[in-house]
Amino acid sequence: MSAWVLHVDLDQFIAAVEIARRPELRGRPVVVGGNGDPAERAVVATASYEAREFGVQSGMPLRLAAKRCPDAVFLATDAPAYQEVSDRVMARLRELPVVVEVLGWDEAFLGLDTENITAENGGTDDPEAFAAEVRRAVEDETGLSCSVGIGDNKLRAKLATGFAKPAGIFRLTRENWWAVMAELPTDALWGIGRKTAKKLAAAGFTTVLQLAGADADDLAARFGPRLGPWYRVLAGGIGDAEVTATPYVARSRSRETTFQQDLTDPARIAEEIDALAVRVARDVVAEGHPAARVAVKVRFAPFHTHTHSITLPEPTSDAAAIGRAAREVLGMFTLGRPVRLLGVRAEFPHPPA
DNA sequence: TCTGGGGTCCTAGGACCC
DNA sequence: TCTGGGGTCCTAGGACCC
Repeated sequence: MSAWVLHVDLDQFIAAVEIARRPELRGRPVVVGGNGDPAERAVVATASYEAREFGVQSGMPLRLAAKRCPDAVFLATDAPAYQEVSDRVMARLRELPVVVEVLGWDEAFLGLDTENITAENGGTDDPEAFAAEVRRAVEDETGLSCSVGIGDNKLRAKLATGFAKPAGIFRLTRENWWAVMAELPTDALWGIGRKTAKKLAAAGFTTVLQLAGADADDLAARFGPRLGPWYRVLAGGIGDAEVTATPYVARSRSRETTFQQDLTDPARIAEEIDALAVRVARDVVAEGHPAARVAVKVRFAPFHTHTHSITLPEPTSDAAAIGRAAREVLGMFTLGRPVRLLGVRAEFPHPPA
């Protein structure tokens, strides 16, 4: 258990990587997503702060982003480039006297034991000073700006980063939890989204403080035996403080595609499933253990999504077997409506075989 | 808001078994 | 079979996160 948990989050990461390699874009509204064509079926991966001023947000259809900010520069997403920069950031963080738990391309938790941090290894027992050092290290290595949240557990560190952004440092602990969080809506919490916040509000819990005072049994009855009580715990700012460098083991691997034009031809649909299955099979082999289930996702126009799946007779990494299974699952659907998305997913057995 | 892609975890109902 | 109570597995869907 660490004395402090830090959460590092790169500012407007994807847009920042693009701006770093095209300095002429600095200061301009930049929107990254899809193939960079705002007319296509795709959404915003990241918008620069300048674009956000126009109301452009992650997850928004590119078409809508173009309507809100016609002067924005639209760029295609380039995952390998972001992965490469992310790897450099994480490597630099690992040089610091901390445990690093990677959360995604642009985020990590750092477990900080103040007793390990001394003037000799460049640290200090002052978490703000250490956070400033983290920011400098990332900037020196990559030229990118990040924000750092300081907490006494992961939940508080993660939420603290939201208050630190952009390019700042913020501390959120048991000491200031209520002062900062009490009156905020429940979806300010990490794990409560729009839908749950709405249901909670309907049950009379609008703010974090109200949710923290809810009855656990009442929440369990309304939201399920685990989720219900967990919401109350979240609202108290309680959470895990264990930062681990253990590489995570994937539970599933999937590939999916949204088609620019809906598919109607069954032969074409089957071909696309085959192609997705081949890609998934490659990922399964790379993962190093066999898949136990295969699922197929079909999104019909306008936007109705269904999945079917089967448990394989025995776990396998064989591309042909995964392909046959995907075809079999595809056969469980009633097609005949236009298809806008197809997906194939392989799931690994619970303790990997 | 004509709404990507890659993931995780939870829930609930039914099957099946003792 | 006017038929309980449980455990576990399978499956589909939902919510959330980045």
